[in-house]
Amino acid sequence: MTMSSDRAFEALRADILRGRHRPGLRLGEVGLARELGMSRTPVREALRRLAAAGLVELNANRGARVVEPAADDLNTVFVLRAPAEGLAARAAALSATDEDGEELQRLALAVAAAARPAGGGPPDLDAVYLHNREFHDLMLSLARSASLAQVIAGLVHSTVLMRTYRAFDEDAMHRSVAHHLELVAAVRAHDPDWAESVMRSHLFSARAALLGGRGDAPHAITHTGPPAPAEDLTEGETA
Amino acid sequence: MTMSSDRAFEALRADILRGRHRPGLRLGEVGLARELGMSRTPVREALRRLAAAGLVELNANRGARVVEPAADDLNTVFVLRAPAEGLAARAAALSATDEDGEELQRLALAVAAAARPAGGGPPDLDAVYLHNREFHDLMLSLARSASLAQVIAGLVHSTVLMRTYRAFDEDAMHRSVAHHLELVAAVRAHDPDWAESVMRSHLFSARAALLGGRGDAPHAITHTGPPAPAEDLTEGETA
DNA sequence: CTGGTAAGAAGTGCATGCACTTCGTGCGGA
DNA sequence: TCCGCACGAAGTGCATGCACTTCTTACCAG
Repeated sequence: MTMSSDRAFEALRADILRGRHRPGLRLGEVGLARELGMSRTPVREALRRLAAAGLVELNANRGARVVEPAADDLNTVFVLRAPAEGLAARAAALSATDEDGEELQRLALAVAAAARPAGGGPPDLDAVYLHNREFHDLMLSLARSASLAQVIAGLVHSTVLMRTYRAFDEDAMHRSVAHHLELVAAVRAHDPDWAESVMRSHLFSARAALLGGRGDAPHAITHTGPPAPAEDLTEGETA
Repeated sequence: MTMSSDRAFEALRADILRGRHRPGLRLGEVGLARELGMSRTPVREALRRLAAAGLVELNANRGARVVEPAADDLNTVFVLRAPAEGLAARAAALSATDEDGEELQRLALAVAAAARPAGGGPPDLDAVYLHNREFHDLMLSLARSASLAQVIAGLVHSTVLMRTYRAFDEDAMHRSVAHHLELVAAVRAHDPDWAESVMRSHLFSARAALLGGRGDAPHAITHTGPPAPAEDLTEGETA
């Protein structure tokens, strides 16, 4: 049913975003084809698409490498994400149905539950990232704008590529959860100004946590290790 | 020297952006391959890249069509371009050398000359668009940011795709020329705040001219016809 | 021992062939 | 006359083969 080319694209994208394929790694067509159980042709097409998406770098006759994102700084990405996702939130508030609002709330509550488990243990960071991404994806799809989706997808790629997911201290985490819930309220109230404003706060808060965040601060919630990226961060492209 | 795949990509992109391939048009691999004098393989790869760039739409077993951009509104694009290109201007002001400044000025003067020819005749709109694009491309390349380039490229695509280049009245045209010259001054002064501010004004002015512009206003400078898009608008991708 | 070079290996770029899906067309039945 | 269906054409998806480029390595000159 699904095409080999799409399978290759998804698999490679997931591996790159998860960090299994580190920046600078050489991606040979023959090896990938053998690994994925298909011929070189669909692998080639997937690599071209990844190159257009900015995830790999292509040199003629010299193959593909995972892109080295160090040149870009996180601040740039967040400066661009604020108006983009703010606009998405605005559009979502205007177009969301009641069912959409309920679905959004479900995802926001899932993030909250993962951030503060019932047992009182440590947050399940993988679940937080997963549901956070689902939340933002739904928000974006509610905006129903192709160029908005295109732009935001690229920016999120960048955010994930330079995996600065070192630390999200408790305060930032709870602010994030509160923002999600407030966004749901704004969308359900069909208030675009409110929604946009909260979304911008949400992103600036995240930027502060990631940029200013001294990862070794007390109470810092860190990943198991620096090279361990967020799991399951690759679902729902909402193309 | 140049690869067939790249030639196909460039040719198709140019044809789409120029409007030779109108939205909704079916792009068959065999026809394009014959037309371009190559086999289907590089054409297929070019189509995948165009799909990733958001210029064509791909359906499994059903071929490629030029994307229908009507869903997105121009306002969205400009709201996103303002911070993005503003940031690019800011970075350019910080990193530009004296030679860069001179090159920028050369392009700005070229736009000015095309907008107000020496003989006093009507503006050479094709030259205006070409040099305008060169100016913005150079600005972007001076910012040296991959994600910035990625985002702006997508937004410019959208702007051109929905070809609202109907009218740019005299006032707007001269404002645009003045903005370019002021941008050069800001960059040469290495003043990021100034550069960003002027760039934002530049874009908002353009938005007003395009959105609010009643194309049938007196003194309006229109293209020869509605389906005639800007020529030579496709150079210098600054990938 | 070091630097340059040429032959081989490895890998990419493109063309071509085949299987399968989709669409158009004509036929038969109600 | 109109609807359903099957058959054929056209086109896409993928595999494979060949030419050419790039990288590696072993060899020889100095």
